[in-house]
Amino acid sequence: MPQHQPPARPRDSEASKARLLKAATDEFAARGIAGARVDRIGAAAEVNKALIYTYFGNKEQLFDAVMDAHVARVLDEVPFTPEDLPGYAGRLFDFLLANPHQLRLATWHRLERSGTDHEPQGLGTSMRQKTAAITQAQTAGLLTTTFTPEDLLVFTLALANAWMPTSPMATNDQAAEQTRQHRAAVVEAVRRLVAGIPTTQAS
Amino acid sequence: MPQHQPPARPRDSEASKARLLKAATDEFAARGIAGARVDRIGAAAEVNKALIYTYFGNKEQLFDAVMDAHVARVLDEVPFTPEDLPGYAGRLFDFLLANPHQLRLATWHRLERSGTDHEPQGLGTSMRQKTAAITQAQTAGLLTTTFTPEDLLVFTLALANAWMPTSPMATNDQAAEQTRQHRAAVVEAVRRLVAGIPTTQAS
DNA sequence: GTGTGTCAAATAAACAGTTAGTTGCACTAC
DNA sequence: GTAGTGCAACTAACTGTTTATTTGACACAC
Repeated sequence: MPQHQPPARPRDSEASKARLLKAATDEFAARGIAGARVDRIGAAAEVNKALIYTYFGNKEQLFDAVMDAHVARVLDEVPFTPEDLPGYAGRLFDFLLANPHQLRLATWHRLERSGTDHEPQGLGTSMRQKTAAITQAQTAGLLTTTFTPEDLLVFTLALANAWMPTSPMATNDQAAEQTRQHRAAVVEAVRRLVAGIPTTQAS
Repeated sequence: MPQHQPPARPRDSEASKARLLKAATDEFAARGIAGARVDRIGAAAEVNKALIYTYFGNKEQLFDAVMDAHVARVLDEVPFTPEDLPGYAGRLFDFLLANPHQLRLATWHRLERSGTDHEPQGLGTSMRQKTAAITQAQTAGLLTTTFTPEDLLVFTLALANAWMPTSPMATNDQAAEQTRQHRAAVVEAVRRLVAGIPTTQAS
């Protein structure tokens, strides 16, 4: 006859799901899908392992849920401005710096989950919207036509990521100053990418 | 009483090591350290699993050996030209395209092995040499001083990677044409980064 | 025979996923 | 109010499999 602990917490499936997502985010960001341990996620969330399967299905689907949430957050919190790509790069830089899990999760996804059918919700749509917006800005003469919209988007994202640490950094004054300089360099780099619309080169 | 096969292959530990490295490269590139299976590597190399431990120690050390070999290959095959960073980016692009495992291996390393003490042999030295060479080119007036040497190196590498597929691509004519255009865009992007020294262009 | 390369088999731990059952709680009937 | 009911939230223990790593014996070259 199994003994049960008195429940310290009131029953609340939504709160449990939220705690699971948080714990899963940490675990997946640190170790990826193959390296993540379902037991550890359950323990960290203080939730019984079996609930992971009732709420999310399996390990992969839990990862997908984590990805969906995080993709939604970037898209929501970093507004896209096709006529100001340097500014966009700067804001993306800031966001990734403030949310160190994001880049690692995205990278794990590329390595472990690309080639499967599942793509984070809203990502494809958002990419299409962004390239369309760039095309429009180019047509309006607000943006260089030296590059295709896809090139501009891909390069801007690449440059915003370029200086991002994959493992968490120290947070002293010297590091903060370095970070500020890296940010400035990224913005300047994108400025140079998009520079030279008006007169110098005719299209 | 164990049955033994007649030895189909002559004994050659060097050849076995080489086959193991090849098989390990494929396995690690596809699945990373946590996802890799020692059994699969042994089977693919047609080498008994136990030899992996004799020759390389354990799974992680085998991965490190794979990384060392691949880092050495990039450094060897892609000459660095600080006064012609666009050309370097182009050559790196070509190399990564011809060696699709490289980028994935490097990415797995960043995710799963950074923060440990092991760094691929020669990588730190090579980075230091490259930034020093950039500094020299800047002092000689051959290269923009808008960016620090570190910025220039990091951005060039980021742009060369930007269009690289993480999963293997189809190889039809249309894709080849797209690849050519991507390469040109990458080179042009780096050109814009380094542009704007006093005279128009030095040869 | 000695040493080195090779192998099948063994081992012990770790793993994702399941099951059968318990508990808290809102609601209803009285 | 309180006894009864249904159900969702939760749990401990377990299952069968997979895993990295080790072992001890075999075979061939010298």
